[in-house]
Parts: sequence; structure tokens; C-alpha cells
Amino acid sequence: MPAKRSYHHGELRAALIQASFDLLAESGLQRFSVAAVARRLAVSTAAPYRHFPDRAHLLGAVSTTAAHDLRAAIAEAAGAAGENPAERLAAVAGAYVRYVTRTGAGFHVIFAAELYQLHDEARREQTSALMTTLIDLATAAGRAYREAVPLVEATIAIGHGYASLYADGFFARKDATVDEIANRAVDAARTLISDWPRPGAPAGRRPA
Amino acid sequence: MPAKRSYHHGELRAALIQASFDLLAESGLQRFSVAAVARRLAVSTAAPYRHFPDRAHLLGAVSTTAAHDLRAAIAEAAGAAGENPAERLAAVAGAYVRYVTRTGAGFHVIFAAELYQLHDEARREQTSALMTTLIDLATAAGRAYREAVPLVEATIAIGHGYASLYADGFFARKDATVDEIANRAVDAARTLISDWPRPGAPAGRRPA
DNA sequence: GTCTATATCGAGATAGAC
DNA sequence: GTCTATCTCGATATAGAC
Repeated sequence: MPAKRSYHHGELRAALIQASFDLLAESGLQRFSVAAVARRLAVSTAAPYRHFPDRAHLLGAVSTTAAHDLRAAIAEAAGAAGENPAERLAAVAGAYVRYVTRTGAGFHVIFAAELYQLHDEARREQTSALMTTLIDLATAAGRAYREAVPLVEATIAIGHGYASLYADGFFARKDATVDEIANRAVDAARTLISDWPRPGAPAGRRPA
Repeated sequence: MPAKRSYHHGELRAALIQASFDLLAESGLQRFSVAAVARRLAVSTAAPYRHFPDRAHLLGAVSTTAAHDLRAAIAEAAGAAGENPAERLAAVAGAYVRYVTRTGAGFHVIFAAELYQLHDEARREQTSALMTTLIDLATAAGRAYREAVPLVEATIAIGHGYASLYADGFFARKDATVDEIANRAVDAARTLISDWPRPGAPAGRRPA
């Protein structure tokens, strides 16, 4: 095992992806830059381009990892939620909030418009697997098969909404922890799912 | 009334704010820049700085207008929703989706972190009025006063989640119109509000 | 009140040394 | 495989002419 002559020889690719996550978690996609990632690892701004041809490919690798890890987080949360299909789907919203808050890599990164023309088979597989997992959870919880997609959208929308507002500091009232926010997202998703696809009527359908 | 010798004499300030909205609606906060706003009006990149000392002050003016207009849109939607307090609050989620999709100026712009240290009394007034309107709607619909804030947060989170995913192209399946997305947000909010603050239990609390 | 011109900066990306 | 050096570009912001 040769002594490391400079910092990252041989591991820089993986280190760049990890540092990208750290940067996203701290500063968001807005401030993401290849140069900032390089700085964070104390390598030159040219070094990343030995491993990724351009910014989009680095972000694409982040997207691939994020899709994989988010799917794992979702599967784990569904498993922990027990047998009830609605409860399992509701748990997705909480897992989403926790994952995005921890990593900064939500759907806005995984499916970022700037990656649209990127051809990356590994990424396609991971994003596809992520969506399949979500659709499966929704199908199990849904009232009809064709409702699975909008049900997934609704669940993710709730998670994404809470996570985004949290990241933007909207819940800055001192008390709000990530887990609290995640629980609120789960509560909202659970309520929504239980009434899907016809939400409670404006009046009369439920006891006061 | 003097003839306009060059383009915007005397009206550039208002035109800059309007063009900022247009740019936000088309490209989002990510790509917002003072230079792009100037280009859009076919004035020099220096011209905006005669009216706003820096980028933050221009965005602050946009924030002020957005807070005012969003409040008006919300109030109108609540009015159109009738007398039922829960229905009036649910309508907020739909108004939010429509407003943000049309203008690009949601809470992430109105309460942008980069405006945090901006001291602007007009903006403070408008954001304050916006929040007051929201809290009032939630108080009327809420089960307890202290639930008003989290109830507003939940309603906005739903609207913000749908609006963000829509802006990011996640609903790009050809069918999704803005009004459809807004209606789904209202449905989700209505369901949530009707069960607030205790969402339907995982099992047994509601009829299948 | 707007222009042209310019200074500074950060970021993407490449060439060539080591 | 990483470095230094450099090019280009777009954005913020200022100075001074008109």
C-alpha cells in the first residue's frame, strides 16, 4: 500500500460525490459548484475534471447515489411502519423529509432539469427503481391502480413541501427539529391517504 | 408629458419589478440576475442600479409586491370558497399553487434567506399582513388557537410542494394543467384540515 | 436617468508540467 | 492523477460621459 503522496489519489471520485452531498446539505443546489466541492477537499479546481467530464456528470453521479439511498431510506421506513399499507406509504413522506434535510438531495436534485439530457444508465436504473418502489407502495395502499401515480405525487409533494420550507428557514421557530417536521409530514400524508381519492367533503361527511 | 427619449425614463423602477417577476416565472430564482432583468428590458446592466442599490433591494421589492399580491389572491380564493372555515383555508393551497406557478415568487422568494438582513419597512408590513391573513384563516378553521401556526405551515407546505415539483417538471405527464395541480393541492389540504390536529389513526378510526 | 466602459469576482473548463 | 496557469463567460457593482 503506497503512501499517499498528495491527498486523494485513487479515491477522489468517491470523495467528490461525498463532498457534493455535504455541500448540498449545507448550502443547497443554488450554491453548488464544482469549484466549491474541490475547495472542500483541498484539491485544485481542475482535479474534479479528471473524474467527471463536466458539472452535469458530477451532479448525475450524485443523483444516482441519492436515488439509491433515498429508495433504501424509504424501504426501511416502510418496513418500520408495519403491515398497514396506508401507514407504510405515509412513512415515505417522513423518510423523504429526513433524507432531504440530511443530504440536500431531494427530487429537485435527483430529477434536476439540468440532468435531463444526461445519458447515464446507472442513474436511469436507480431513478427507475426508486419510482417503482414508490408506485408499489402506493398501489398497495391505493383504492385503484390508476390512482397510484397521483397518490405518489401527493405523498412526495407533502414531504417536499415540508423539507423545502424547512431548508429555507421557514420553521426557524426554535422548537422545530427535523423529526418533528418529518412527523408532521407523516401525519399529513396519513390523513390524505386515508381519504384518497375522495377527500372529505366541505361539510357533513365526517363528525365534527 | 415629455416624449420618451430613450426607453423607460421614469418608469424603469416599476418595469424592473415586473420584469423580475417575468424572469422568475420563466427561469426561477436559481437563474435570477439583475443583468438578465436589465437585458429583458433592453436597458444597460447599469441602469437598474439607479433605482436599486443592489440585487437584494430589487429582490426585496419583488418580495414586497409578491407578499401583497399573494395575500390578495389568497383572500380572493377564500372568499370564493364560501363560508365553511375549513374550505376557506383549504383554498389557500390552491391559490398558492396558482400564484407561484404564474409568478415564480413563492415563500422561497418572499422569505428568501438572502433578504434576511434587508431592512425594508414596506416589505415587513406586507409579509406581516400576509401571515396575519393566513393565521386568521387557520384560527377560524382550527380546533385550537395554538394549532393555527402549524396548520398554516401544513397548508403552505402542501401548496409549496405541489408548486415546486410542478416547476421542476415532475408532473410533466402531458395531462397536468396548473388548475389540476392546484385542485389536488386543495383536496390534500382539505383532507388534512378536516382531521386536524389528530390525523386518522393507522386503523379503526374511520370507516373503510 | 440612462449610457458606455471597466474593475472585480466566481465558476466552468482546458493545456501542459510534474 | 493532481498541480499551476490560463481562458472564457456571466454577474455584481462603480465611474464618468451625455
